[in-house]
Amino acid sequence: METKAPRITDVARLAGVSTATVSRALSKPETVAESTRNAVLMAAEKTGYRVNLSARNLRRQRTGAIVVLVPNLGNPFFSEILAGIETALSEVDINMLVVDTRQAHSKPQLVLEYLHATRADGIIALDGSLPDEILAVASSGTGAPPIIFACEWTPKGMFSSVRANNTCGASLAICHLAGLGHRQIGILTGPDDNVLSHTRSAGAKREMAERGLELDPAHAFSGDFSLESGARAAQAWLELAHRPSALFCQSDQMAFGFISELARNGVFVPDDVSVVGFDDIDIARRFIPALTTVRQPRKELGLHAAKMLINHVGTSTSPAIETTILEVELIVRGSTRAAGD
Amino acid sequence: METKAPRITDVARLAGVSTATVSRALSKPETVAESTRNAVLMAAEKTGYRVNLSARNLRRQRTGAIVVLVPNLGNPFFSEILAGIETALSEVDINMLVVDTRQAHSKPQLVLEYLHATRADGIIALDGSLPDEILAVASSGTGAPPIIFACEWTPKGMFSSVRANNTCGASLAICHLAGLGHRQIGILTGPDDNVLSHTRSAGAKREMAERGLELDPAHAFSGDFSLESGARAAQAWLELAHRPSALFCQSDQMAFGFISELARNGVFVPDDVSVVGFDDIDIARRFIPALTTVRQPRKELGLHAAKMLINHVGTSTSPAIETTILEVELIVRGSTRAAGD
DNA sequence: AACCTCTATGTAATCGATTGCACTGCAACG
DNA sequence: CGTTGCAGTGCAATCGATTACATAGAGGTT
Repeated sequence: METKAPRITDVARLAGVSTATVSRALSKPETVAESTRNAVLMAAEKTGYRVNLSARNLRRQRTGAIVVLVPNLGNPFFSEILAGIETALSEVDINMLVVDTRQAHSKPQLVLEYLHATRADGIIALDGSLPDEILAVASSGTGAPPIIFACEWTPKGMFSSVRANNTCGASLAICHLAGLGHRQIGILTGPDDNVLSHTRSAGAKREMAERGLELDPAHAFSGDFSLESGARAAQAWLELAHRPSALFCQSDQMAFGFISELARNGVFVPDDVSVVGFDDIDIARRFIPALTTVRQPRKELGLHAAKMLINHVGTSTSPAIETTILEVELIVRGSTRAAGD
Repeated sequence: METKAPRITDVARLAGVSTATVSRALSKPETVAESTRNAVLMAAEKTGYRVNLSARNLRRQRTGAIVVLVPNLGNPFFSEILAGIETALSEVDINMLVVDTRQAHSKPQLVLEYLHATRADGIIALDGSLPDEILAVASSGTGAPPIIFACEWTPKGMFSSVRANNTCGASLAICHLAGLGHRQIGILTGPDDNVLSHTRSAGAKREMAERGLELDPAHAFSGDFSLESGARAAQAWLELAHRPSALFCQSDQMAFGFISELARNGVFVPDDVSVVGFDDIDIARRFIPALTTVRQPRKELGLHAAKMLINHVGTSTSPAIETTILEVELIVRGSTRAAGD
């Protein structure tokens, strides 16, 4: 029953031409005569021919796939980025391999597997905190496929990247709060070793400094971008003798955790505290209160990264390092209000 | 500078053996003498050899990858399932290709590309509403790789699947509300053509019937699992002359949209209405109010589907159709309370 | 008519690893 | 001592498509 999949020779025989012609008719149609081309297409149709990608890739010395390194697949923040990447890739017939890097630090070997040209034609890393040994291989240029960082990046600046304007986003958040009259503004940061944390903190502090505000060390909370770390910050916040009137959370998820935990303890946003988030994930506009936040163009980040990578893959010479920064936007909603009643 | 990637012959030469031996030493270590094996391993190490997957796959007649068809990558509900799949696959060295099927209905050709053995060794479909022409190809058994539905499934029952006990979940939701004294219970369903919608509706209705409750057609709202469709349902709900005191939402996202839009109009959950969701996505426990919902074991769904698929891939004979149903759990939180004050 | 150009096609090498089959040599057995 | 068995290894075919190079033939030029 199970008949063998048709090969290119089957099509060639049926069309009465050589395999070379079939191959050309399918991948470089303009190089064969129209009549021949039609015959080939009909034969391909009739046999139900599909090119064997392993064979093609072997011959063409490529894999037809790029891998995306995701820090945590369970985090909804990344899904839109993936969607953007997928959109760009599907146009050029490249597959998207998704790999979760949660284990990268404990088992770098596992991720290293992907850093070889035999695995993927390119890499998009959404994770800026890859272990050094992985980065070393990636930048060595020996057999490692081109790599582009999206969203996060490495401080060393050895790789191309696409990012949102995090500094500006942090400024916008502080501007907004300061504009509402808040003078005691707290910050809830991401992981200490994360480049986004640093950039956003620096942006926020600079903006505060320019306005003559100061960040009280007691008002700097440290989280890890997750819901629960936001809730933990809320507990710390509740214990403060002297509470700030506003908080800049470096991710929406932390903002939700924070607001939620406060509410559980009878403290409400925005009446008692104003909160600004970062990312503008889908639920932000439907949270209660709707979250004022800095929107990152997530889909565009993915699209752009994929397009850059596609260009890199095309050129054999290792291309210059380029950095693209996409603009962010402050979305004012219900979680912030004027200070002091 | 750019030296060629080492091939198996390079390793063979360095180790002083044939390529056959190298190949065996690496993939079936027990078949070569220990001394030879060590020599090969050292040579492989020294040359930095990586097997060329295209070549291996061509020869072995497989692709080393499975594709996951996701209805909507932007929806956070799917991310944990993907994480589960990835976990299972990484153990057996199979890659995960992720494809968004949002365009499947307009361009089935695009998805059909993946339904050939040359693309993937197997398929996990998270989308139960694939176009018929795709299902036809998938079930034809001719050259199409094995396919397993996870979470959603096709009513025709021609494919293996892993699902949550949706009927039971709906029952639990209704039980809970009825137990709190609610007699007028509304339902917000998913898309009309979706198997989850039907199953959950049927389960809910059966449970209501057993308790002598009836579903007023005016209290049946129809959505599409998204936040915004929940908000639209809220608007419809607000216009009702006679409002039910509780609502069973077939997804958490819809519940959030519903609750949020009500709040915007001065109607509050759970004081004015009780709401039960379905899925228990991460944010559910941090929403305000925290959402009472039916938990689906999302990660396990993914894990299980991947394991089933791995088994199917192993056996050449097309295996029997099997259905695994994972149990759900009602998580009672703050969005429900006793009826009538 | 001789020569050149250019298009369309075919021939066959090639990509790199796997594996069926054949072979070698050593150990065990009668 | 002659067989037999078996573990270990090598030889070479094979997976299926691509493409450099060769070639045939049409059409144009002098």
